[in-house]
Amino acid sequence: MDYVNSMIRSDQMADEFELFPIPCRHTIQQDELFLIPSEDANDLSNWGDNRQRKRKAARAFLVNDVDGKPIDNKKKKITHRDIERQRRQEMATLYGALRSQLPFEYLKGKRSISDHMHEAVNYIKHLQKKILKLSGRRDELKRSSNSYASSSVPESLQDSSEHSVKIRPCLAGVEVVMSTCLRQGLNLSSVLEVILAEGLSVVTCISTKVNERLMHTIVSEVNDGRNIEPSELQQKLTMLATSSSELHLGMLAK
Amino acid sequence: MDYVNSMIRSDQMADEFELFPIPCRHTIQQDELFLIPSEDANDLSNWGDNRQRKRKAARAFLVNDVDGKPIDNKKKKITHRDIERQRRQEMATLYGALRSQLPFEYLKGKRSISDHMHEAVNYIKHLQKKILKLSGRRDELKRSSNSYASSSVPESLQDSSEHSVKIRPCLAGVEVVMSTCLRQGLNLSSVLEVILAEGLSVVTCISTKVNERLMHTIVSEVNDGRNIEPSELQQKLTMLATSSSELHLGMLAK
DNA sequence: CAGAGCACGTGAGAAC
DNA sequence: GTTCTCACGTGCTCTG
Repeated sequence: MDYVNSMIRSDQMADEFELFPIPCRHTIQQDELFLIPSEDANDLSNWGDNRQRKRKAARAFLVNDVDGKPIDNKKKKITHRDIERQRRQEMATLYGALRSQLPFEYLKGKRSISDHMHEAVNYIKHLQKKILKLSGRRDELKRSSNSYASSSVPESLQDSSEHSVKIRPCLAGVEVVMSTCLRQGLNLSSVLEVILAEGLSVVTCISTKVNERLMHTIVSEVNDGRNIEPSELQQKLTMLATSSSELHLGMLAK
Repeated sequence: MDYVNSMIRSDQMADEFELFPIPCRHTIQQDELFLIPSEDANDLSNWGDNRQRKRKAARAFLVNDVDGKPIDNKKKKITHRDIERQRRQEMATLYGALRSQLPFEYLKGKRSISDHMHEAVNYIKHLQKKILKLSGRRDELKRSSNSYASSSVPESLQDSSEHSVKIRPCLAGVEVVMSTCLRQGLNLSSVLEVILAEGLSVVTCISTKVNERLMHTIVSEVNDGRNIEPSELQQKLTMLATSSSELHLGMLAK
């Protein structure tokens, strides 16, 4: 709302006043050597090699007490000042660009650039965490969604012949996994009828279409004390899948 | 490698030299008013209201030509200088923190702070894109894994009473959606038996567990030319769900 | 050498 | 009033 950033000051100094002689203040100060013990010199940075800058002692620069070459020195100063202004402006636009990427909650009430940068760091960390979480979730979903098709079902079922019937005993019954071609006229009803006729009860039955094949996964359990012969059921279901669709009527009549 | 950033200069000026009188340079300069036409004043920022700062004309400040109170003015200056130094240092650590979040490819060969900030913006954009892509992929996987349970089932089924049976005519038969409580002893076999007994054939049957309820979605189609009365089937299935599990034997004997 | 980048101190508004 | 924040010009260092 009331952000006033990266704007050109209206009280900008005129170029003409830069032509005045340099005051003696800095020439006095730069004779002094003062060392701050560098107590907290950016321990966050894992990049900067903390070698100390050595001070060049009393660098020779062209003073203007003799009128030898004051002019090009002044020109340099002016261009330097201009370059620096430009650089500052670029930094300001970069601050704005960085801030424009942050969501509202991150810069709510934060005015200063330092706050924005702090929040930018937090935001990046948040995004990274989110990506990590999403990636994990995607892998998990991938794994669980085709666990039947690609992991627990043998590879031979994927691109094998027209049909396939697998029967595996589970808790108190059997698990039937059938893979049939889509164009094959196998009706699920006939399969269920066979299973029911065996004295089994269907607990769950999931039909999914996976790459132009139909996968039926049927979990059944034994109702009465009857003994189930898996191989017999396997044979019946295989016959059912192999034969044409009108055969199953005869199967039922068994 | 050769980053030299955010370090305390060894040629720091001594505090004593700050007690000298202020040179007249700045007081001369600040009389001039210079306006830059603000050609590209941060058009990236969608926040800053670009109102121009108005210059306060020749602010009264306590000069020290009279020895009235030069001391606290100097103290203020010193504290101001100190505060500013601290602020600069904080900014430097923030630059470092921001840079430390960027992966290596983003700051390869980039030395200046401007480049780091530019790359930070790019990195944030990249992360956002990645999150968008990952979210889309997750939703897609979610939808394909339980499309029946969460999207196409009416909301009323989600948190209703003990059970619910919905029958809707579809292509050449009916679609049955049943929602039963987990602790209710409804056996899917009995439902299938009723449907088969109606002369319907089961095309697909999907059972999923959604928040402690069991959802059965059964798509059936008519085999022979028999006419199916949905309301009758609805009544039978509702009775089946309502009654105890031993009732369905009687239903079958119909 | 020239040019780029950075830290410094300082004045001036803005916000509290 | 105080306190914070920003932009300014400038000197210095580093790199190519």
